[in-house]
Amino acid sequence: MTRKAVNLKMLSEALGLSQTTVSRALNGFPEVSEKTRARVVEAAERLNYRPSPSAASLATGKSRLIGHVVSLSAHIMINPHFADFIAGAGEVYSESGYDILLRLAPLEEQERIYHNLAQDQRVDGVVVHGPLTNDRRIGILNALGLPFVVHGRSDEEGRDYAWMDVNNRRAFHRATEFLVDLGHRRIALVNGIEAMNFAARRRQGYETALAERGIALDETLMFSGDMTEPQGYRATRELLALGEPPTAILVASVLPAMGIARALGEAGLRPGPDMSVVAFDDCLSFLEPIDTDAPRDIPYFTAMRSSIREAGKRVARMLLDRIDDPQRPLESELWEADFVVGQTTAPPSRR
Amino acid sequence: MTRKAVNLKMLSEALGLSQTTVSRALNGFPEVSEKTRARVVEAAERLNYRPSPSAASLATGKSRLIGHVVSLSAHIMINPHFADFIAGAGEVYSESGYDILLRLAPLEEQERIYHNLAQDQRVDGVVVHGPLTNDRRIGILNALGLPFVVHGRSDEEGRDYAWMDVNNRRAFHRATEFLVDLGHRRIALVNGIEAMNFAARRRQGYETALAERGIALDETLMFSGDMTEPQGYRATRELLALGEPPTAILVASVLPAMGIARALGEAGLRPGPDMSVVAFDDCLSFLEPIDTDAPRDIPYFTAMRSSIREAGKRVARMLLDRIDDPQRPLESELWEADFVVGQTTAPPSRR
DNA sequence: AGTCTTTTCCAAAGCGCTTTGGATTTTGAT
DNA sequence: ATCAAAATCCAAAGCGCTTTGGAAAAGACT
Repeated sequence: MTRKAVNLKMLSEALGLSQTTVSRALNGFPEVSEKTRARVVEAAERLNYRPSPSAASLATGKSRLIGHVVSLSAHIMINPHFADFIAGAGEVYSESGYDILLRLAPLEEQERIYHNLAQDQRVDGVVVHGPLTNDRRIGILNALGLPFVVHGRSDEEGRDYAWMDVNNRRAFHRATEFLVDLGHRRIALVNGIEAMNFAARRRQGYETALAERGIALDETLMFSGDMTEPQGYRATRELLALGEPPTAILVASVLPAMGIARALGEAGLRPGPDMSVVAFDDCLSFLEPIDTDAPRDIPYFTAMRSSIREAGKRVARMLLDRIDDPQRPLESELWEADFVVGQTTAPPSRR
Repeated sequence: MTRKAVNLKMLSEALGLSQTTVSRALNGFPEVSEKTRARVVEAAERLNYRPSPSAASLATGKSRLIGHVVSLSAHIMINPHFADFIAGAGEVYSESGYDILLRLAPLEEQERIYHNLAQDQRVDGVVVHGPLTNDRRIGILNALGLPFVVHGRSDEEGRDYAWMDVNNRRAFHRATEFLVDLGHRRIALVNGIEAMNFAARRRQGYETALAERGIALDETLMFSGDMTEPQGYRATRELLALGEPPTAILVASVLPAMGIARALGEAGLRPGPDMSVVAFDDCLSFLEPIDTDAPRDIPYFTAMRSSIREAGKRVARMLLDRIDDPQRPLESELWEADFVVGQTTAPPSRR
């Protein structure tokens, strides 16, 4: 019945070896014979030895913590998206013995926070969430030399940082074309906050597609804001009140899309036959059926689809790779969104 | 231009004081004069001194990290709820200089994980999420002596652990009574997973209220499962296919409630006039309008309402208090949910 | 002035790990 | 048998903080 946890000293004494040898045996250094290594590992197991993280961290400067600094309060829309991203990333971290250090802070404090996290050696790397166009955090992190990966992009080039992004421009371009091909000419856009780079790109895709088809932009059909259910609801009510309402709506998330559906329902309109709706679908978990064995329903929303959870996994892997070898060339990865046709699109209704 | 971060030794040399005095000055010990304390604080500021967390942690055994161990993958429903809870808790932690250590792990591994976190002194305390009835984690944590607070309860007494819970039983009792008073007699329940204590209590409230009004239970009207949108959708379709469908539905979250609304819409039924719906509303952020200045809409769902974000704040405060003084008597707090009447309830329609 | 407290400060010993720079033993080649 | 090389192990010096057990200086009181 040991009162205190066993430490390296106790373990090495029990084995009749030096702390050096035990430490090396456990950390897989080559200069210890397989025979002693096996002995050490067995004893460590038996005595339930676990190296102290703070001591190891003090000695090595590595914390085995990944920083995620997010502003959950300000841009509330990211909450559910963030949770799914973290669910993916966390899975990868767990497999590699890392934990998430989560810090909530408004955007304007994040630069200072990164500075402190780096100086304190509190984290081994960070993930940048929700990059703005020309996001200052990226420069700061490069200057600090703290390994990081951006979920999304911050500029056109994307050359001086590692990133993983979905081809938002193409997804919205394609969705717009799809609607135009169906015969729609008045297509509304309910977008995210366009200071965020992903939303800016989505708008570009939409605008380019319309321009290519010779359809003039109409500012009264374009909304930008936090992607909440009420955003979709309100935008739709405004759209329906227009002299000439749109016949289709492109929306940046299934969350506002649900608000759109609600507003349409109240107006006695059916999504699809009466108003086409195409949403960007991040495969949020709470909208998915649990048992994936079950016969898959025909998807409700016609959607551009890309799993944010898978994105979390990929970003986490990229970051762990960078931490293992900070000198490796900057990687980047661009995923295409699937386009799935559901029940919410149809040719424009004649009225 | 200092290359390395300044540490206590450098700071004390710069001041011509010993490390002891500097450390004590910074940590507010009484045995250092206000004059020197001021000097020290000024110099620390000027030289941008920050104590190393791992060194401090090694010396004190405190990590200033709060553990949140969750199984985001298994019970997917908790994702958005969890995000809002964390948003609240994180705010409190930030104010007190704590960070969240987030670890994703299936429920069956959590006991082992708590053991390791305690032995490693990796966290100063933990929050227990989603307690089951007779949850084994509670016994483990008590045995480990790791400070913790339970969000919810695990048994009837709730005596040997600190907890904060919503009065789920009363909320569902009241909602059921409300529907009965409106004239409903066939009331369905779309519940969460009933191994979880909160869901079990909700069912009890529902059953008791029905019993009190002399209404027999009908198992075909009761559903239990992960609280997702499709859960609500599917349950509703099953209910509508019944020989004698219910006239009202009680649902454990607005997420499945949205699925209910979708299914009703497809069937050409209006929530409210054609089918009453009462939901438990956790005030999830992405369902709320952003600018709270804006004229508040009449709430859509009739709901039992309690902010999970506020719960996060409260639980965090309770935990920090326990960490400050682990010997303090066990606290507990029971919140009553608001009952707000929205647009989704009405007397049963005659058909 | 001399004694007794208080106040103010410090040297040094941890906390538990990693890692440098040898020392010792074993192996292999001559 | 001899010597160089390879394999195996170790003592001790950090890493940067907190904290114990005093010591020195200052103030209070006869």
